[in-house]
Amino acid sequence: MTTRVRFAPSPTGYLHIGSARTALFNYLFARHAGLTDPDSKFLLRIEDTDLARSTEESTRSILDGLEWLGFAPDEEIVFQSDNAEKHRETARKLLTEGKAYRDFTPKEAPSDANIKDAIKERAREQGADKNMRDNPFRDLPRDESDARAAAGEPFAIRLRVAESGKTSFEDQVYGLQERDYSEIEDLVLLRSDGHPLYNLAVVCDDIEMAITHVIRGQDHLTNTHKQILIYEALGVTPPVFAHLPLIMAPNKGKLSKRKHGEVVSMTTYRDAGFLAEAFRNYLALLGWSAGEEQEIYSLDELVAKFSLSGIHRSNAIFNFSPDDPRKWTDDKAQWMNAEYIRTMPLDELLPHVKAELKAAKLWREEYEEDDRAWYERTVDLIRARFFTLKDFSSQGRAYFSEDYDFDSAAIEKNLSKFPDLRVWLPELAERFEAEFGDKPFNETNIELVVRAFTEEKGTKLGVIMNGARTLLTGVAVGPSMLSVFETLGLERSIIRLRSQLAWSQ
RNA sequence: GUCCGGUUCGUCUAGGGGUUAGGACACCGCCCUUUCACGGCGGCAACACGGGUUCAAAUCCCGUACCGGAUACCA
Repeated sequence: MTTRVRFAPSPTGYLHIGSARTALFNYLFARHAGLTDPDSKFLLRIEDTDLARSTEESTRSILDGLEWLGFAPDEEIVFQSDNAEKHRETARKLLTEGKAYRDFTPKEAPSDANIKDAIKERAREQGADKNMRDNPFRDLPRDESDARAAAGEPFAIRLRVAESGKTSFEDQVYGLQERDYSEIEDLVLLRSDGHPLYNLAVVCDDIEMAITHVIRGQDHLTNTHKQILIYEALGVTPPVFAHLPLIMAPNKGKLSKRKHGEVVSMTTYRDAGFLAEAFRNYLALLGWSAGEEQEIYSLDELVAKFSLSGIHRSNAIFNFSPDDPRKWTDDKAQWMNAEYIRTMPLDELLPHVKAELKAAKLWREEYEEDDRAWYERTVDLIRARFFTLKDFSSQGRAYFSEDYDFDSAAIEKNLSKFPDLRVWLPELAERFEAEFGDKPFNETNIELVVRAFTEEKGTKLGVIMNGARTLLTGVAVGPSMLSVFETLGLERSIIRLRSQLAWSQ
């Protein structure tokens, strides 16, 4: 059977890291299957049946995140709310067949504040003795039920779960899963206002979309048993299930928007200058392993190596320290991004740098034309110590603009301590002007001139070089000064060496 | 409460009867060096606990602890 999987987020927030990984695993699974069956599909369904919480903005944000990661669905996006009528029909069908019943119990007013806690509390009170089949309307005679409904009395439709038995399925990650019917209540299929509920909607849509494998978070494990009951009532063979371990916060608690803010949002990483391929690579290793020591994988390699059997059963922690700006997000993710930036083929990096420079208004069309060679060489030179795309427009700004700031720590470290430099550096500019009238301004020649100059002044090479570094780049960090001089060129080097701007700060 | 799941360095993980328990990130040190990185070399650091099975247990079984998930006319 042709593999068809879906990623089914509910649009109640942005695309967070856990959902992104679920999307990735679904995507990889579909593409892997696609290696032998080109008809395999990765689909997207927006589960927007909770009208109160779903927002268009959220849908937009999720789509943005998926687009950034490169997970385009193979068929049109399904909006679950569009299928509500079909869901209702299915519920009515089950009712007609006697597999579901009307529950006339008045709807409870939703307890406000903390719903989760309220539910937990109620469950605790009910204890282990709770009889899941004690609904007074479960065995209401058909004609009486029909009469009350006809009279306009509101009712919910609940699935009639058998008195005894158990559901079971072979989870591709967690193994055989069984649940006794006594643990499962007669779940509501249709709300008294006619609104289809999650479990019904999911099953109907998965059937309609011909989903063969459901790969989702482990928090759905209990839903799966309920859904299997619905599949059985419908006489449809359930798909294969694979539940994923969860991604937790550093304290092993839930990773949430409210508590952890932007670190969990995919768009944060896009906006922070992460490369999608790097983040994907990082995500793939969170809860999955190919069982080898390789860590850097191209998408093709991930597709080739991905399998459900490599997924772990234990939750993973997304490691970050909100108090430490250097570790605002997982350090392995940061390392991975830096690794990609400095080792990926330059041609692949260039468009990203272009986009970043454009956004920072530092891009010049010449970089695409006459100065292309210079641009490529410069990017290649400075990328070695960058962590994100943002660094090209911040730390790397002086390479692309005459308007850059001087880092106070750099001034302190490389200029203030050596007051002579205020005279020496402009002198070095004079020397450059004199020496490089006809001689090429390249590393070899520059080194000769600077070394001679240094000896004349009776100082150390580092003092001159780092003083110059501060003036020429505004920062204390960067490539070898010989390359910086050469890259910036004679003219710009001279102007910057003469500049007194940094000194007056 | 009940049901389900999990537990290997700080973090991500390999290993699934015999390993000096491996790698990566982070951290620390050394080398390289005009800075900072990169790179190279090295270091620190883990099988939750208790029983069993076995010649042999991180690995299999049972229990305990802890963590997580679920428990709704949310998804």
